Amino acid sequence: MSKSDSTSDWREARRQSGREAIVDAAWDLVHAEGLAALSLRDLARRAGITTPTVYAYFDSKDAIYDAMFGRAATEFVDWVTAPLEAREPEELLMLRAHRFVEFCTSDVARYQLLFQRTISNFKPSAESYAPAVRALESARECLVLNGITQPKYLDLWTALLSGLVDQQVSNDPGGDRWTRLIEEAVAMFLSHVRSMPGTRTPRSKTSTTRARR
Amino acid sequence: MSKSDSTSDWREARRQSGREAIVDAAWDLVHAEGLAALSLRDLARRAGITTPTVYAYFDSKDAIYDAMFGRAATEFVDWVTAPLEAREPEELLMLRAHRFVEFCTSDVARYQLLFQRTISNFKPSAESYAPAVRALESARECLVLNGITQPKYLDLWTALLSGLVDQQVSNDPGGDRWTRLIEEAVAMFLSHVRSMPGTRTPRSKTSTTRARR
DNA sequence: GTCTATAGCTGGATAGAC
DNA sequence: GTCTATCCAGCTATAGAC
Repeated sequence: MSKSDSTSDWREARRQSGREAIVDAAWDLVHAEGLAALSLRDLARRAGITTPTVYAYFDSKDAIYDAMFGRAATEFVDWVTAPLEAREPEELLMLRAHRFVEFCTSDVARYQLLFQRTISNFKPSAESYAPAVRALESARECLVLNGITQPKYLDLWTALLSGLVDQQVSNDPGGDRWTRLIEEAVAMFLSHVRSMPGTRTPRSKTSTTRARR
Repeated sequence: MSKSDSTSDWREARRQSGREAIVDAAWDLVHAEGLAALSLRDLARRAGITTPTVYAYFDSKDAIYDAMFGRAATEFVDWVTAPLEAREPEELLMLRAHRFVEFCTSDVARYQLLFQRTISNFKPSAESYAPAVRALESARECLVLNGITQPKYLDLWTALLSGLVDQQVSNDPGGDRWTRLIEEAVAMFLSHVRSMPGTRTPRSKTSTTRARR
């Protein structure tokens, strides 16, 4: 917004804002027409420019998808890691589950781009993907807070939540037939994991340093 | 194979076999190139005919997708309801979970067409969809055998399994990072549901007729 | 950076002869 | 039913003037 910092001049800043404007238009279009219906013609028209101008900012259509992915991934990590007033770890986990499902179901196109492989041959770049990795790491930490440290339970956790989301958006879009099961699903998960050996009881500092074996 | 039965003449049988040959070719192509890459040109070439001939058998491309969906749905219900030697209900449920996941992960394109909404505006016809409904009903009955009658637990069940499948094909295609969690996931599900009130213990005929309330 | 114009391709679907 | 030939629409991407 203000004067750019010393590392980049105003040219680069302007170019960035141009890119952002195009990504804005791309998301508008995708929300209206669906993820696969994005075309450079329509995109340019919505952005108030022409198709060749798009190529002044992006090398290809996939580069646009990549920028869209990067924004979505940033929104994702910001959304699920936004601060929560400190509570018990269990409530924290529950709130994060709600946030995840809310994030996914509130924008199905974004969910598809971010979590499903619905676009032909598109693969996000490492830079665009990085925020998503941070979000997963944050989920892992939240499980650790609950005394859950085994990697397989992180996998089970993601499967459980993405299963609810997937069924919801596939079979009851706009409804709550599956999202209303979140609380019970999380309770099921927690009580199962806690019933297994090798799980520290949450916030208990009584045990020793928990060596690997 | 033999003489057709009295209700339809040989013309119709021949037309049917023509359709089947085209659907064969369509699945071949989709397995090789992906679901979205199906084009009528390539399809015709693989089937050994020309594009206009395809229209002698199908009204549109969507009609082809519909026939593909119908075959996939039939394979699905045949696969998951294939007879199992009689065992305890719990083992039956476990075997069916394995079958479901095996079915989905063994052919991702088929899984996408059948369970995800990856094709633009395609909606299966009621006829093509019917077998999938039968399969769901069969899953419901299998849960009932385990004393699980509440509809929400059928939803939780499908979410759990489809979540494992979804994560598996999205994040570890060809691997077993999520599929190896099936047994534990099913155990988690069963012990949770059984811990809740309103669940009959399996195969117990001791309780009365179980009125709705 | 932005435009006009257009290349080059692929797609679904159809006309009409045989 | 099957073909040849073709239409028409849509797409990504580029050339070249300004």
